[in-house]
Amino acid sequence: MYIGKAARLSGTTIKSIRHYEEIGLLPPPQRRGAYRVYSEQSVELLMFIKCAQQLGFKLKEMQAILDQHRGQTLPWQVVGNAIDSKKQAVMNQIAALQQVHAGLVEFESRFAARAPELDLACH
Amino acid sequence: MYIGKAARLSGTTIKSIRHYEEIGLLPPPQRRGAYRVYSEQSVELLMFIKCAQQLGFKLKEMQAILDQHRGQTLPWQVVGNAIDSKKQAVMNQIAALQQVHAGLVEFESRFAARAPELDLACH
DNA sequence: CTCACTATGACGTAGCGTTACTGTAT
DNA sequence: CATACAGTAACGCTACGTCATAGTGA
Repeated sequence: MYIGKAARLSGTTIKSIRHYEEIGLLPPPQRRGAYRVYSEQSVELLMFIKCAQQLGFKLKEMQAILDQHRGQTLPWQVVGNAIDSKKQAVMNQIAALQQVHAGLVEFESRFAARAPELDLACH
Repeated sequence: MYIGKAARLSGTTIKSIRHYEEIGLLPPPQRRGAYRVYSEQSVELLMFIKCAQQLGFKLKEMQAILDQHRGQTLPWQVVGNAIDSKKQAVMNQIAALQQVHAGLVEFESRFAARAPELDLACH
């Protein structure tokens, strides 16, 4: 199939696919004439990438993991470790955002009190 | 004072200050010779920018707000509205991250079960 | 003159979206 | 031939960090 169908089936975009290839995350596919040709395996890989991405993995992280295990079956432990550290990172982000929210609430109440001189220290 | 001191006092960086000037967020300061000269007012504005930024405001958002009230005193209500919508946005981000975390947990358990064919649908 | 400080300019980052223009399969 | 689809190239976005090179103030 051509790139358009692969994009539709995988739920990504044409531009994304070409971008993955550009940065070396996706191996360059065969060509029929000038057109890139993809298999259903390619579509599965694209879905995998998309999935991991939604879970917070960056393309470079995937690249690093995949580069170390080109061709081989991906060891479950590697994936497990990656997920574990990602969970930690996400929890940290949540905590940070909760602090931001608290900051907003306090900032608002300070404004509501019409502080004559705005305290710009922001703690 | 010169840019270095302004950066230290405001807790920002030299590069940030010049960047703010470049994009028109910060008015171009006076010069003593070739060097930018800042006042303590400038430092306060810088601290305000930094503060708002930590609360999730983008530079463009600040620019839009400040452009509408150049020279005048910033109406409290404008600030209050901005903060309100930002609070909503932050809460949405938190919710999204919590879903991501749940996704990671489920993904991991699926791996732990060593699913023979990885379900790449990711729902 | 020295030496710390500053100025300008340009490239790098993440992950594509969005033109813009051209080529190809059917 | 028409036309939908694909190709490459290059800039846009966010907020600066990081050189590289050169000029300036005290």
